[in-house]
Amino acid sequence: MPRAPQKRRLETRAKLLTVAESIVAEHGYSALRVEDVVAQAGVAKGTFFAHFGDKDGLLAVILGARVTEFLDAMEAAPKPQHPGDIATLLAPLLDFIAQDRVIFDLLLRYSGTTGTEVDEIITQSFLRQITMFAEWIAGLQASGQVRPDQDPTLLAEGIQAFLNHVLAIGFCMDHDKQPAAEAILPYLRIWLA
Amino acid sequence: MPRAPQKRRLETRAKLLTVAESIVAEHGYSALRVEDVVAQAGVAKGTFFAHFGDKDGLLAVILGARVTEFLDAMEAAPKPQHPGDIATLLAPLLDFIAQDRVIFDLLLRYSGTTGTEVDEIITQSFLRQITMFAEWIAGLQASGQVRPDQDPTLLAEGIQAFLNHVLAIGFCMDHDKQPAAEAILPYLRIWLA
DNA sequence: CGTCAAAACTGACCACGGTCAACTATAAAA
DNA sequence: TTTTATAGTTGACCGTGGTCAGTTTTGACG
Repeated sequence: MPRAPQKRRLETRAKLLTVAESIVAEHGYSALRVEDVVAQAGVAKGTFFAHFGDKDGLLAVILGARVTEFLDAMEAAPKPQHPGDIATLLAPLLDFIAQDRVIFDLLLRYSGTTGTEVDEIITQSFLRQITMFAEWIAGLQASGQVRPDQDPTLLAEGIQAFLNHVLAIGFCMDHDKQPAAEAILPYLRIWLA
Repeated sequence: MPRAPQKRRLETRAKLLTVAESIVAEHGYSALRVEDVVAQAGVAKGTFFAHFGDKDGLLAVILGARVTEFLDAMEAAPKPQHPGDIATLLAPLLDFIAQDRVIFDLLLRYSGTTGTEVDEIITQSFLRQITMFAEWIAGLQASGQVRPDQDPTLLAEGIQAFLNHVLAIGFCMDHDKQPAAEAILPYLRIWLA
């Protein structure tokens, strides 16, 4: 059975996270360098990897926290009354992911892992998101706004697919300034019929 | 106006491509190292980047050729008579992409670029694929197998979304041995109603 | 031919993520 | 307090993708 972590470890971890988040806040996710983090935190490089496994491990912790905030907000907001409301509810999260390709890449990569260790956070977020979608859909089915002949969870996973699709398209055509929340609308309309 | 490339350049390019393809054939895409390629081809590292821009540039050329072969086969095959036939037609391409994450990542990254230079090949492939899907769908609409109330191109792009979705899921849960061509079926059924 | 500008190539060098054997701090047991 | 096992940390080192100022090769033109 693993022992509880010592104070020292928690302090080091907190220092690394604080530094990393300040770098991200100032220069963005794609400017994050492990060497900068350890230099500013005053620890050795090896310590970083002992804590987070790899660079993505740190990113997963930071992104997981942000994504959780968005999900909290979505859960607190009023439930959608029409399929179009789903896009509106998703807009803040989509804007966040669309801001930087590294966010999208990492979320996509860890989106379905059989979660262990650090990336568990991302996996949990995705499960939670699917569950939330499914509940929304069940509600819309009950009020006759969405086709009632299909499993809400399957429909929810379809929304996830469209979501990733419009985000990927958005990154490719960088001149296409149409926000992802708008681009997803035609798909939602057909999908939820 | 740019001059025509010299013989020497074409030979060097061919040498690099031959070596790269033999490495891929023997050890797989994720084992491809630029340093191995240039060493076996007998050229300097800088030459590689002068030809392909970056490692992904080479991969795009190789993958583009393979994907084009799959598309040729799909175009030559009999048109789908039912929505389910689409999955069957897609199966070889899906199996190819699913064999290695680097293939999927690169295709996704370049899938919608406003193609210039090397990665044009990938972009062209995607446009061609969407067009092919749209034609299939138009045929199925004519024979009453698919909902006729929606634009075939939009429906085609939706299929693209599901395709990437099941591939991504497949990479995450590596124990889930369900082939992508099967996983996409429930989505197709709903989407094409 | 010889000349010369553009094309092609070179390899030392850099950036950055990641590894690991060795060292130090911690706290429980003796 | 001393001992000892383990948690935590260190930094030199590596692998690999990518850069670029300098060198060689090519082919057009006088």
